Amino acid sequence: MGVSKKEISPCPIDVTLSVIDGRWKGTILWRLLDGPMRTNELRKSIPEITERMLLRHLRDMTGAGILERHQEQGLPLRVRYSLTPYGRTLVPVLDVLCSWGREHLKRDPST
Amino acid sequence: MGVSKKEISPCPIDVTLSVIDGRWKGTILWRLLDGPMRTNELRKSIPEITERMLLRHLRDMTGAGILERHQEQGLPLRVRYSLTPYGRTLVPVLDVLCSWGREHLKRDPST
DNA sequence: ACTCCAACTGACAATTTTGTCAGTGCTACT
DNA sequence: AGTAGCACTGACAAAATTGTCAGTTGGAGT
Repeated sequence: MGVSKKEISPCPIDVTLSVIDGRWKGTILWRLLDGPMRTNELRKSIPEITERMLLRHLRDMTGAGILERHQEQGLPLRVRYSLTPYGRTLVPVLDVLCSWGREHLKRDPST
Repeated sequence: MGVSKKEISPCPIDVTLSVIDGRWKGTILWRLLDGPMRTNELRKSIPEITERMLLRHLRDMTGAGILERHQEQGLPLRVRYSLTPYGRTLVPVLDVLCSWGREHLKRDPST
Protein backbone atom coordinates (compact mmCIF):
# COMPACT_ATOMS: atom_id res chain seq x y z
CA MET A 1 0.00 0.00 0.00
CA GLY A 2 1.05 3.56 -0.70
CA VAL A 3 1.87 6.20 1.82
CA SER A 4 -1.38 7.83 2.78
CA LYS A 5 -1.68 11.58 2.72
CA LYS A 6 -2.28 11.40 6.43
CA GLU A 7 1.32 10.68 7.09
CA ILE A 8 2.68 13.76 5.46
CA SER A 9 0.15 16.50 6.09
CA PRO A 10 -1.00 18.18 9.27
CA CYS A 11 -4.18 16.79 10.68
CA PRO A 12 -7.04 19.03 9.55
CA ILE A 13 -9.04 18.10 12.61
CA ASP A 14 -6.31 19.55 14.78
CA VAL A 15 -6.21 22.63 12.62
CA THR A 16 -9.84 23.30 13.38
CA LEU A 17 -9.53 22.42 17.02
CA SER A 18 -6.64 24.79 17.41
CA VAL A 19 -8.91 27.66 16.41
CA ILE A 20 -11.80 26.56 18.56
CA ASP A 21 -10.31 25.32 21.73
CA GLY A 22 -9.39 26.86 24.94
CA ARG A 23 -11.33 26.64 28.15
CA TRP A 24 -13.99 29.19 27.15
CA LYS A 25 -13.91 29.53 23.39
CA GLY A 26 -16.76 27.11 22.81
CA THR A 27 -18.99 28.94 25.22
CA ILE A 28 -18.12 32.34 23.82
CA LEU A 29 -18.81 31.23 20.28
CA TRP A 30 -22.06 29.66 21.40
CA ARG A 31 -23.20 32.99 22.74
CA LEU A 32 -22.14 34.83 19.64
CA LEU A 33 -24.10 32.51 17.39
CA ASP A 34 -27.17 34.53 18.33
CA GLY A 35 -25.61 37.82 17.27
CA PRO A 36 -23.10 40.43 18.36
CA MET A 37 -22.60 41.06 22.04
CA ARG A 38 -20.79 43.63 24.08
CA THR A 39 -17.82 42.65 26.18
CA ASN A 40 -19.71 43.03 29.39
CA GLU A 41 -22.78 41.24 28.16
CA LEU A 42 -20.60 38.28 27.39
CA ARG A 43 -19.04 38.46 30.76
CA LYS A 44 -22.35 38.53 32.55
CA SER A 45 -23.73 35.72 30.48
CA ILE A 46 -20.82 33.50 31.45
CA PRO A 47 -20.64 33.96 35.19
CA GLU A 48 -17.67 31.70 35.83
CA ILE A 49 -15.36 33.35 33.38
CA THR A 50 -12.93 36.01 34.50
CA GLU A 51 -12.56 39.23 32.62
CA ARG A 52 -8.96 38.39 31.88
CA MET A 53 -9.76 35.10 30.22
CA LEU A 54 -12.69 36.50 28.30
CA LEU A 55 -10.54 39.22 26.82
CA ARG A 56 -7.76 36.82 26.09
CA HIS A 57 -9.96 34.44 24.17
CA LEU A 58 -11.65 37.28 22.35
CA ARG A 59 -8.29 38.51 21.22
CA ASP A 60 -7.17 35.06 20.14
CA MET A 61 -10.24 34.58 18.02
CA THR A 62 -10.10 38.08 16.64
CA GLY A 63 -6.51 37.41 15.65
CA ALA A 64 -7.56 34.17 14.00
CA GLY A 65 -10.02 36.11 11.88
CA ILE A 66 -13.19 34.53 13.17
CA LEU A 67 -14.34 37.38 15.39
CA GLU A 68 -14.33 41.09 14.91
CA ARG A 69 -14.28 43.92 17.32
CA HIS A 70 -16.47 46.95 16.71
CA GLN A 71 -15.78 49.95 18.78
CA GLU A 72 -18.86 52.11 18.62
CA GLN A 73 -17.92 55.69 18.06
CA GLY A 74 -18.59 57.99 20.87
CA LEU A 75 -19.24 58.61 24.38
CA PRO A 76 -18.88 55.81 26.86
CA LEU A 77 -16.68 53.04 25.60
CA ARG A 78 -18.79 50.40 23.92
CA VAL A 79 -17.30 47.44 22.17
CA ARG A 80 -19.18 44.72 20.39
CA TYR A 81 -17.83 41.42 19.22
CA SER A 82 -19.33 39.39 16.44
CA LEU A 83 -18.49 36.58 14.07
CA THR A 84 -16.79 37.71 10.91
CA PRO A 85 -18.07 36.35 7.61
CA TYR A 86 -15.22 33.91 7.82
CA GLY A 87 -16.16 33.04 11.37
CA ARG A 88 -19.65 32.28 10.14
CA THR A 89 -18.21 29.46 8.09
CA LEU A 90 -17.74 27.80 11.45
CA VAL A 91 -21.44 27.76 12.16
CA PRO A 92 -22.03 24.30 10.72
CA VAL A 93 -19.07 23.04 12.72
CA LEU A 94 -20.43 24.54 15.90
CA ASP A 95 -23.90 23.19 15.22
CA VAL A 96 -22.61 19.69 14.84
CA LEU A 97 -20.48 19.97 17.98
CA CYS A 98 -23.49 21.29 19.79
CA SER A 99 -25.87 18.57 18.85
CA TRP A 100 -23.42 15.81 19.57
CA GLY A 101 -22.80 17.40 22.95
CA ARG A 102 -26.48 17.42 23.74
CA GLU A 103 -26.83 13.77 22.90
CA HIS A 104 -23.78 12.95 24.93
CA LEU A 105 -25.27 14.74 27.92
CA LYS A 106 -28.40 12.63 27.69
CA ARG A 107 -26.33 9.50 27.62
CA ASP A 108 -23.87 10.49 30.27
CA PRO A 109 -25.21 13.25 32.50
CA SER A 110 -22.03 13.26 34.54
CA THR A 111 -20.33 15.59 32.10
CA MET B 1 -36.61 38.93 27.62
CA GLY B 2 -36.51 35.62 29.45
CA VAL B 3 -33.47 33.87 30.71
CA SER B 4 -32.12 31.86 27.85
CA LYS B 5 -31.36 28.24 28.34
CA LYS B 6 -27.76 29.08 27.67
CA GLU B 7 -27.38 30.70 31.01
CA ILE B 8 -28.31 27.71 33.05
CA SER B 9 -27.02 24.69 31.19
CA PRO B 10 -23.51 23.58 30.38
CA CYS B 11 -22.35 24.50 26.93
CA PRO B 12 -22.84 21.48 24.67
CA ILE B 13 -20.00 22.60 22.47
CA ASP B 14 -17.65 22.32 25.41
CA VAL B 15 -19.07 18.93 26.25
CA THR B 16 -18.06 17.65 22.84
CA LEU B 17 -14.73 19.38 22.89
CA SER B 18 -13.92 17.87 26.23
CA VAL B 19 -14.16 14.41 24.67
CA ILE B 20 -12.21 15.30 21.57
CA ASP B 21 -9.46 17.53 22.69
CA GLY B 22 -6.03 17.00 23.89
CA ARG B 23 -2.90 17.51 21.91
CA TRP B 24 -3.20 14.28 19.91
CA LYS B 25 -6.78 13.10 20.10
CA GLY B 26 -7.80 14.64 16.80
CA THR B 27 -4.95 12.97 15.00
CA ILE B 28 -5.57 9.61 16.63
CA LEU B 29 -9.25 9.70 15.77
CA TRP B 30 -8.39 10.72 12.24
CA ARG B 31 -6.29 7.60 11.86
CA LEU B 32 -8.94 5.40 13.37
CA LEU B 33 -11.60 6.65 10.97
CA ASP B 34 -10.12 4.25 8.42
CA GLY B 35 -10.47 1.25 10.69
CA PRO B 36 -8.90 -0.42 13.71
CA MET B 37 -5.19 -0.07 14.27
CA ARG B 38 -2.68 -1.62 16.56
CA THR B 39 -0.95 0.43 19.20
CA ASN B 40 2.32 0.37 17.40
CA GLU B 41 0.83 1.12 14.03
CA LEU B 42 -0.68 4.23 15.50
CA ARG B 43 2.60 5.17 17.02
CA LYS B 44 4.48 4.78 13.79
CA SER B 45 1.89 6.67 11.85
CA ILE B 46 2.23 9.65 14.15
CA PRO B 47 5.97 10.08 14.38
CA GLU B 48 5.98 13.04 16.74
CA ILE B 49 3.87 11.43 19.42
CA THR B 50 5.47 9.71 22.34
CA GLU B 51 4.37 6.31 23.48
CA ARG B 52 3.31 7.73 26.81
CA MET B 53 0.98 10.30 25.30
CA LEU B 54 -0.46 7.89 22.79
CA LEU B 55 -1.38 5.46 25.53
CA ARG B 56 -2.72 8.18 27.71
CA HIS B 57 -5.06 9.52 25.05
CA LEU B 58 -6.13 6.03 24.07
CA ARG B 59 -7.08 5.36 27.66
CA ASP B 60 -8.95 8.63 27.97
CA MET B 61 -11.01 7.92 24.93
CA THR B 62 -11.56 4.32 25.86
CA GLY B 63 -12.80 5.54 29.21
CA ALA B 64 -15.11 7.99 27.50
CA GLY B 65 -16.63 5.11 25.57
CA ILE B 66 -15.63 6.21 22.12
CA LEU B 67 -12.78 3.75 21.60
CA GLU B 68 -12.41 0.14 22.45
CA ARG B 69 -9.43 -2.00 23.10
CA HIS B 70 -9.27 -5.48 21.66
CA GLN B 71 -6.60 -7.70 22.94
CA GLU B 72 -6.16 -10.45 20.41
CA GLN B 73 -6.00 -13.75 22.12
CA GLY B 74 -2.76 -15.51 21.89
CA LEU B 75 0.83 -15.50 21.36
CA PRO B 76 2.61 -12.19 21.10
CA LEU B 77 0.72 -9.34 22.65
CA ARG B 78 -1.39 -7.65 20.03
CA VAL B 79 -3.81 -4.91 20.85
CA ARG B 80 -6.09 -3.16 18.44
CA TYR B 81 -8.02 0.01 19.04
CA SER B 82 -11.14 0.96 17.18
CA LEU B 83 -14.11 3.28 17.40
CA THR B 84 -16.99 1.86 19.37
CA PRO B 85 -20.47 2.11 17.87
CA TYR B 86 -20.90 5.11 20.10
CA GLY B 87 -17.63 6.54 18.92
CA ARG B 88 -18.86 6.21 15.37
CA THR B 89 -21.56 8.75 16.17
CA LEU B 90 -18.65 11.18 16.20
CA VAL B 91 -17.84 10.53 12.57
CA PRO B 92 -20.01 13.36 11.23
CA VAL B 93 -18.46 15.67 13.79
CA LEU B 94 -14.97 14.67 12.76
CA ASP B 95 -15.82 15.01 9.08
CA VAL B 96 -17.02 18.52 9.56
CA LEU B 97 -13.96 19.46 11.64
CA CYS B 98 -11.82 17.93 8.98
CA SER B 99 -13.27 19.78 6.06
CA TRP B 100 -13.24 23.11 7.82
CA GLY B 101 -9.64 22.50 8.72
CA ARG B 102 -8.73 21.82 5.13
CA GLU B 103 -10.38 25.03 3.97
CA HIS B 104 -8.67 26.94 6.72
CA LEU B 105 -5.32 25.59 5.62
CA LYS B 106 -5.92 26.84 2.10
CA ARG B 107 -6.76 30.25 3.39
CA ASP B 108 -4.05 30.49 5.98
CA PRO B 109 -1.21 28.09 5.22
CA SER B 110 0.68 29.27 8.29
CA THR B 111 -1.21 26.86 10.52
C1' DA C 1 21.35 -17.18 27.94
C1' DC C 2 20.89 -12.86 25.71
C1' DT C 3 18.57 -9.51 23.23
C1' DC C 4 14.49 -7.57 21.11
C1' DC C 5 9.74 -6.19 20.57
C1' DA C 6 5.02 -4.97 21.97
C1' DA C 7 2.10 -2.89 25.32
C1' DC C 8 2.14 -0.51 29.25
C1' DT C 9 3.23 2.17 33.89
C1' DG C 10 5.29 5.41 37.25
C1' DA C 11 8.16 9.34 38.89
C1' DC C 12 9.19 13.61 37.73
C1' DA C 13 10.44 17.91 34.83
C1' DA C 14 9.06 21.35 31.34
C1' DT C 15 5.57 23.75 29.17
C1' DT C 16 1.14 25.73 28.47
C1' DT C 17 -3.10 27.33 30.00
C1' DT C 18 -5.87 29.43 33.53
C1' DG C 19 -6.67 32.22 37.26
C1' DT C 20 -5.75 36.07 40.77
C1' DC C 21 -5.00 40.67 41.75
C1' DA C 22 -4.02 45.16 41.19
C1' DG C 23 -4.02 49.03 38.13
C1' DT C 24 -4.97 52.31 33.76
C1' DG C 25 -7.89 55.75 31.07
C1' DC C 26 -12.05 57.60 30.21
C1' DT C 27 -17.05 58.74 30.99
C1' DA C 28 -21.31 59.11 33.68
C1' DC C 29 -23.88 60.00 37.73
C1' DT C 30 -24.98 62.49 42.04
C1' DA D 1 -15.22 65.64 44.37
C1' DG D 2 -16.35 60.88 44.90
C1' DT D 3 -17.94 56.67 43.20
C1' DA D 4 -18.99 53.53 39.68
C1' DG D 5 -18.96 51.29 35.11
C1' DC D 6 -16.59 49.69 30.87
C1' DA D 7 -12.75 47.89 28.22
C1' DC D 8 -8.42 46.50 28.88
C1' DT D 9 -3.32 45.26 30.50
C1' DG D 10 0.63 43.43 33.18
C1' DA D 11 2.99 40.70 36.81
C1' DC D 12 2.74 36.65 38.81
C1' DA D 13 0.84 32.15 40.97
C1' DA D 14 -1.74 27.82 40.47
C1' DA D 15 -3.15 24.16 37.86
C1' DA D 16 -3.41 21.21 33.91
C1' DT D 17 -1.23 19.08 30.07
C1' DT D 18 2.77 17.26 27.82
C1' DG D 19 7.09 15.29 27.55
C1' DT D 20 11.35 12.60 29.27
C1' DC D 21 13.24 8.62 30.99
C1' DA D 22 13.69 4.49 33.05
C1' DG D 23 11.47 0.17 34.10
C1' DT D 24 7.93 -4.02 33.87
C1' DT D 25 5.85 -8.30 31.78
C1' DG D 26 5.84 -11.89 28.67
C1' DG D 27 6.75 -14.07 24.37
C1' DA D 28 10.14 -14.65 20.03
C1' DG D 29 14.50 -15.07 17.73
C1' DT D 30 19.33 -16.65 17.51
